[in-house]
Amino acid sequence: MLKGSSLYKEVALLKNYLTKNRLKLTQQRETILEAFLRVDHITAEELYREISKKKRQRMGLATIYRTLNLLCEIGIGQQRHFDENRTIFDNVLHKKHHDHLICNKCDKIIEFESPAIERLQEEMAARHGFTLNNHRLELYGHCLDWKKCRDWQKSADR
Amino acid sequence: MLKGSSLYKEVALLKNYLTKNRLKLTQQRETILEAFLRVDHITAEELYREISKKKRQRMGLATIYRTLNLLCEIGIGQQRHFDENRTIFDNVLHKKHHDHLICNKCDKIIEFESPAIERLQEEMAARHGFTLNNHRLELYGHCLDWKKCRDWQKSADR
DNA sequence: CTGTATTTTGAGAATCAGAATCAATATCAA
DNA sequence: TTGATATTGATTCTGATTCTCAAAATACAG
Repeated sequence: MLKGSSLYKEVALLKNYLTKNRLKLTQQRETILEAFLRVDHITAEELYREISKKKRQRMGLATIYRTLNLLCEIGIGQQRHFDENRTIFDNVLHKKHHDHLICNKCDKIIEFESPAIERLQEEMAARHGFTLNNHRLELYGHCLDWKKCRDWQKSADR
Repeated sequence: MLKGSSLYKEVALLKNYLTKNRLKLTQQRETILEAFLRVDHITAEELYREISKKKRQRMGLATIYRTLNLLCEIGIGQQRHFDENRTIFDNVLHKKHHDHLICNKCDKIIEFESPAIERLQEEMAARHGFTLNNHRLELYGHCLDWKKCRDWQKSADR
C-alpha cells in the first residue's frame, strides 16, 4: 500500500515544519521521509540498509536516526519499544491511536484499537486520581495458526 | 513493609531452585535476595549502590545483574521497561499480576489490576487469532493533586 | 544569480546499560 | 578434607544510539 501515491501532502508537512523552525530541506531528509512512508514500522538499522541497497546516495546512519527523530517530532512517526532493545519507528501518519498484538514466534505485529479498553483505562486512572496523557498496551502471544505464522515470517514485508 | 519479617520462605524458594539446577547458594545471592525483597522495584544500578553503601562485602555489578535475572527466572522478580532505557526489576513475589500507572511529573508508580480490561484483551486477541502469553499495560499521566505529587517525590522511599 | 551565514552531513568516537570473559575463589557432596 | 564444579569480580566487549566536528549543502539577502 502507498506505492505510487503522491507524497505531496507529507513533503509539504515536513517542509512546513522545517521552514517554521529555520531548518533545511535536504535530499537526505526527503529520501528518508519517502522510504519511511512506504512502511508500517521499521528500525533505524533496517531503514539504513534499505536505503543503502538502492545506493542512490551515500547516507550516514546518524542521519537516519536524526531524521527519524525529526519525523517523530512532526508527528509522522512514533517510537515503540517492544520487548527487545532496539527502537521501532512506527509510521502513524494515516493511523489513529492503536495498540499492539505481538507474536512471540514470528514477530508479527498487529495493530488494533479498543474504545472499550480505553474507557476502562480512564476509569482506572480516575480512581487513582490521575489524568492520563497517553498509554501503552502490548499483548504478547502467538498466532493460533502456526502455518500462517511461518508464512508471514517468510513474506517479503519482513 | 517487610522490615523484620522472616525470609525463610523466600530463601527456601531460592535454595530449592538452586538445588534443583545444581547451582550454589552463595553469600552474594542471599544478600541480593534480601535487599531485593525489601523494595517494591529497583534498578540494578540502584541495588548495587544500596548494597555497596552497607559494604558488608565487595560485590560486582555483574553479579547484581546475574542474580536479578536469576530471581526473574524463579519468579520473584520481573523486568519492566518503562519509558527510559534502564530496566526496572519489579519484586512480584507477593503481588498478583498487575499493570502500572506512571506519573510523568514525579515518577510515582502505582500498581493496579483490572479483570475487566484483561477480559477485553483476551477477546481482542481471540478476534485476531492469537493466544495470549502475557501483556503490558502502562498508563502515563499525572497526579491530579500536585502537592501530593511533590510530597511523594520527597518521600524517603524514592 | 551569487556570496555568505547557517544548518546539515558523514565518519568515526563517545556513551551507556547490560552481557561475556576468565582466572581466582567459594560451595557442595562424598 | 578433597576435588569437581559453579560463581565471583574486574574488566572487556557489545550493540544501539547520540555526539563531535570539519566539510558540504542550503537558504536567503542583495
